[in-house]
Amino acid sequence: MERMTGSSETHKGQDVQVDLIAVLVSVVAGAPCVLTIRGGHMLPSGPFELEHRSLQSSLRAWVERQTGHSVGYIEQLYTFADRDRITDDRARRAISISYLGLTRADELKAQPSSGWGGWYDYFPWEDRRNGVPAVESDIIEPRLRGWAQSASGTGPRAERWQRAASVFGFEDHAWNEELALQRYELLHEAGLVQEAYGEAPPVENLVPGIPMFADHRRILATAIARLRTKIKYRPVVFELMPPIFTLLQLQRAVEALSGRPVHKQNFRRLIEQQELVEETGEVAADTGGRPAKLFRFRAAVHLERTFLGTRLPITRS
Amino acid sequence: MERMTGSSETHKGQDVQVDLIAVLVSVVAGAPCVLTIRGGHMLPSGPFELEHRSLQSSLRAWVERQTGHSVGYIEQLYTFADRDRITDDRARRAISISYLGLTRADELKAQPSSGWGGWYDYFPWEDRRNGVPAVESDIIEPRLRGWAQSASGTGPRAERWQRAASVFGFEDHAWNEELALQRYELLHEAGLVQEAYGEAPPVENLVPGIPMFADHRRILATAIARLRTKIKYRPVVFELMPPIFTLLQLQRAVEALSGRPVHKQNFRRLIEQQELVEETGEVAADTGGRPAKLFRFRAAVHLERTFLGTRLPITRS
DNA sequence: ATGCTTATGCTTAAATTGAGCATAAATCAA
DNA sequence: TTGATTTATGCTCAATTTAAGCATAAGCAT
Repeated sequence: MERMTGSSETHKGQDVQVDLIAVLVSVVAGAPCVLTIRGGHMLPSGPFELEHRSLQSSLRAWVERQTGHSVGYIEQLYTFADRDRITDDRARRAISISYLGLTRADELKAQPSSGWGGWYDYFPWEDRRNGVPAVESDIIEPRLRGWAQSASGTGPRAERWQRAASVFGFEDHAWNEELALQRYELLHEAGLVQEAYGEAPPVENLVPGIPMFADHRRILATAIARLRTKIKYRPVVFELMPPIFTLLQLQRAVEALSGRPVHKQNFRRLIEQQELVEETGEVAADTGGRPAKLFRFRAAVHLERTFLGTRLPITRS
Repeated sequence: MERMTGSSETHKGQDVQVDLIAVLVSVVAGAPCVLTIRGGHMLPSGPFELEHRSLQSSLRAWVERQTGHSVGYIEQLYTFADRDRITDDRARRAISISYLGLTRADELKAQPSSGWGGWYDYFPWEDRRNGVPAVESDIIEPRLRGWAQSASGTGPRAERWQRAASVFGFEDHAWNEELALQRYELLHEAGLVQEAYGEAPPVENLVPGIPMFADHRRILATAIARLRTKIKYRPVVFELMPPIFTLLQLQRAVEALSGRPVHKQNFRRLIEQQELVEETGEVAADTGGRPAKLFRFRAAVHLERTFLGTRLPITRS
């Protein structure tokens, strides 16, 4: 197999548009948020600036210019180049490179026509902090059951229902918060979100949740899933926290992102044994009950931590 | 924040070259391999074909045309667009989208000038199946110590050594096979791999391991790390196995990828309790000892499995 | 003081994981 | 044929990790 240049002409430059799409996440008052434009229906995006050294630096510069502050953590999500991808001028082929960025909410200088949208306004079924939300049992489950039933043939029917049960945790399946993308994709496939339709979306029979432009809600789901995975083996939550915080505040941020309730005592044990934080010596007075010790992120941890994270029966020695 | 089009002209098409780079992995006779060209010094790559519906399908078509067989599993790795990225004609800016693909070795029709390169020929230090390889204690550790020492200032010296110890598992740090990329990057930064140099690389003082063109070895390290992570929570190994296999063969494949020895009895317990496989009823005669039962991958598992994988103190109920 | 709220230390039970013993069932060398 | 060797497989055990919850501490409001 030689270098796979079909013919040398195809290797010439192509008239493509390269866009960056940012999923900028922060936690505002215990609610996980994403930066949006156009009334909450679009993710901010912009052209890739060739003068920059790298994609990362281009994105960083652009975000900093717009938000007035630096982004703590940036991670590439996915590159899309589908032919049917909707571009602004709908003429040219577009390549979109999406990024996840974490920032502290208080540090954002608000810009006109942009704002923080709550994750769970877009994905109400993803918030299980207070148990299974009504939308799931009342709407999603019956609709998905109907969708499964509407398949032709016993096999396909069972397969659809099996898939739904598996990603939404119906029947004896466990809920897995990391499957946010799969859940959105399933709802899309089942025609239960507005983005599944073109010109005239049905007003009825859709599942609650704010729709977004093109595939932006799908990209947001990707970001949520990625962050929910990441948070478990890398101390990224700290990028969303103020410099000084209580353990409960930290817990609330984790719960906000993961969409699940956390056992307070065990959470604190985990955090402490990982030595991620250190006491400042001060206490927070305004907690409503006994004052909580204040903590800060340990500086040493910032330099790349090595983590555990094996699920293989590894030989010890 | 409006849609971030600096000016409308920058939004016009740009003369960029979009390439796909494939890391095609298989396991040949217990050895994890990657498909290479140019005598093992390059990863196969080719231009993105605009006529395809998506990046994924473009890559799939191209790989199938070249290898004569389908790729079981494809996953996007990373998109590079650094200015200093070396392109074939070195004139134009290139965007490279790299992919990881898994395939069964026996199904590849060999092509001229291409072949399977063993992972560990490129990364000898990543193979710990038989304990810590000599190259680590004899060469890597002393060289990294030297590199750390050569920093100016006590702080930077300690920091460098700390980083080295952490990713390579020196001193009381545990070896983490998922840090393959970080290890390669550290060696690069320390000037211990040929790719760290331009025209005249030093012949001496490099760490063993075959160098590759441009950043291809870095991309390969990314793929290895990704696969080592993935294998723990998604049953991707099966894409590399023949339809029928023994548990030891499966174990050997996992060991090959993870670079670590696995406890046989516990491995079998894990596999069985996850219900990933089912007995065929047959036994393999040629195992050299007692015949082993033959297994196949359970079909039901192919449809998206939901997994466990939490490391948060989740509330049960 | 009394009761409410949040914080924090500590115990217990269950589940998971790393190791290894013991036996089974084949091949091979004498 | 026999015993050594090799791989397969069932099962136990102990250490560790994880989920839950009890109990006490220390603020505030009344």
